[in-house]
Amino acid sequence: MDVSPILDALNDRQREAVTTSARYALVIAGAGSGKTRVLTHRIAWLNHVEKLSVHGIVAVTFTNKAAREMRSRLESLLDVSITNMWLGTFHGLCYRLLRRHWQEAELLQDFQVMDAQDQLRLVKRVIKNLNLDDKQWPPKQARWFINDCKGQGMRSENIQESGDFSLIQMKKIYAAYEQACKRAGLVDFTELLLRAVELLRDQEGIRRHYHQRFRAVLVDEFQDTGKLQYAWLRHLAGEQASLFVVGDDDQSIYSWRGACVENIHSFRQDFADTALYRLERNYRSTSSILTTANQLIRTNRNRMEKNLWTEGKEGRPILLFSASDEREESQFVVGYIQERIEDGHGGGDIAVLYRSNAQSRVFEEALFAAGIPYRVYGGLRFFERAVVKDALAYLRLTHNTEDDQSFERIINLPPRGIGLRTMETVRNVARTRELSLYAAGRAVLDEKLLPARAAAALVEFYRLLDGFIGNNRLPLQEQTEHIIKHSGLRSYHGRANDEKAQSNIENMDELISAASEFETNRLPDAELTPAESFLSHVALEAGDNQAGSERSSVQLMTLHSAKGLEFPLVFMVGMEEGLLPHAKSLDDIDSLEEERRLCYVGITRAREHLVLSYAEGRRYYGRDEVRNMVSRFVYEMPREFIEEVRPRLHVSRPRRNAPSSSRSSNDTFTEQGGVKVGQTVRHATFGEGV
DNA sequence: AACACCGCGTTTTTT
DNA sequence: ACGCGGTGTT
Repeated sequence: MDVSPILDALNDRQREAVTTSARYALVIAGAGSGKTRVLTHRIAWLNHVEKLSVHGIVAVTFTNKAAREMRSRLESLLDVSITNMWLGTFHGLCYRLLRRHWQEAELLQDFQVMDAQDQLRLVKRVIKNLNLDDKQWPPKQARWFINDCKGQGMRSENIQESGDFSLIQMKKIYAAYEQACKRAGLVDFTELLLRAVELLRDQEGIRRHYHQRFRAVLVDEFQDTGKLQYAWLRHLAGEQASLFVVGDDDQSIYSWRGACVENIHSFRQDFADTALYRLERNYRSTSSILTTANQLIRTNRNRMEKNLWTEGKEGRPILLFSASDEREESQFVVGYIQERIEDGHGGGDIAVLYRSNAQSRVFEEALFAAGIPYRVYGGLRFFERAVVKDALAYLRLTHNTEDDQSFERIINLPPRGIGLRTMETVRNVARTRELSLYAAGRAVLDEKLLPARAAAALVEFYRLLDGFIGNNRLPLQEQTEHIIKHSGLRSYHGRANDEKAQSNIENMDELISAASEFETNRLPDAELTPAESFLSHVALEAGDNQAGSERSSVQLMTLHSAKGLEFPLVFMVGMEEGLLPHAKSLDDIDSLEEERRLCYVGITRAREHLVLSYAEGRRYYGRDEVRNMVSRFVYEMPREFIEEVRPRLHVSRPRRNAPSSSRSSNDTFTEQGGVKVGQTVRHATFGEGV
């Protein structure tokens, strides 16, 4: 057997990991050390050399993007089809499991997945139905409580009823929420995981079936797993499958949403004789970038020792620009970008990274003014947009009349004369007789509980809806098109003569083509109608956030969303105390260390050149903040690799114009050249500033 | 049913 | 500052 295609492209460390004979392997893969390569080659190794069918392999990622990436790499690496391999996100695979075993999981056969927005709406409704004041019991808090409980594996019934009144209330809300989900056949994201864990835990037959099938389980981004995912992996791997997990504790930046780095540490205790591999050779960045990242992250106490190295050249120093305010900061960055582009660099090679989304605005404005195309990540994704959700609610309701959420959403959208009065009547009937809103509305009409005008409007609504239901079996694309047209959504959302209406129309058209594309590409599914699987797909994969993602656009995004990406030129802006580290993370050491990891993630995105900037004053939430201090993280970087564009601090190596200083290397913020904060200054290239 | 006004929150985000 | 959601007015 010729294994060279699998092994040739690997370095020694990677090869050791790929060919391990250990049943349990933990691969600590530093930034840019080729972790996806190791994962995919490991799968190829298992398949080619250990003769393991891909049918017996599970590979899990966190995002759909990562799963797609892995799939396409595997397709070119393997000579067998991987269509029936379990490769997907945690949520996607759990979804698959629950679909297959909906009965044992005690779900409705046509259960639907709710996204975070839907979940919040449902929580709101539940709180209203309990006659609780949503000022006193904020829905967001309740949702957090529910998700947190589920994340710990707790059902409402498992919650201790101590004397704490608010805990008792929360428990009540949680229980009512569970009830509502059950009735309507709705499942939230965390529920997918919890339900799957319970299924594997409690159903011995099913567990055994999968234990027989799966020989190897591989996990990407292991540092991002939470308690539930860990439990899921344990149940799935059982006593026979091997486990191969890859992660980097230094890139753990999601503890605030339940990720548990401790999983990396407990892995070695929970799985005996775990083989540990470290990938420390970096193929991405210049050595000045890498050394900077290394030295910064070494400040963290709670981490596994590692030291990235590269054979690459030193490269350019890291630039540090000190701006007087955020305007000047953006002007500097955009000016610099402009020069690069004039030098022939593509805008797509450039990223501007910031800590919080609010920071993007000045950069957008400056880029726009300079006529440089850019793309901002974040914001609402396609399937989360209001118009799209409206149309989907119609589609949902036509396939499941029990879906009260969707009913509420579109009963009077576009406005059709069904007011609060009517809805109160319908809701009351629904509540007292335990009916769906759809059925209750019917009953209200049959029993003539409404004044003539309201009744007429409601009759009209049912005529419309039943027409849609009658078209249930039409091709998905036609259904969608039909709904958008005849519900009146199109004319309603597109009626104004402005940009908003224009984009509404575009989004609805886009939805129609998304439906048609889904229909032609989806795998046949005996259990579900195309519409039903489309609706789940939509929740599980919320789509892109911007239509045209041009390759030549400068990329603007948060440090969080930059994880996993790389760019030749990276700007990290807003390098200030209060922003990075964020003011809300200054209190305890753990969140401060997470901020430092975030900074580390940012630095290691850069391949060739890294530019840092900060502003001494900035407008934030309408307030003028002055006297911002440069981020402590800058002081934790090696000064010999940092070059100040406009020397103000003693953080860099001496430069031509900078007066040499004999201060100690850990000295603090010092003003230079007799300039005081707030003083008007004149600069050769940047002109007047304050 | 459309529009005006008020108050609130405002770190990070995937599924 | 700013946008969103909820409430009140016309």
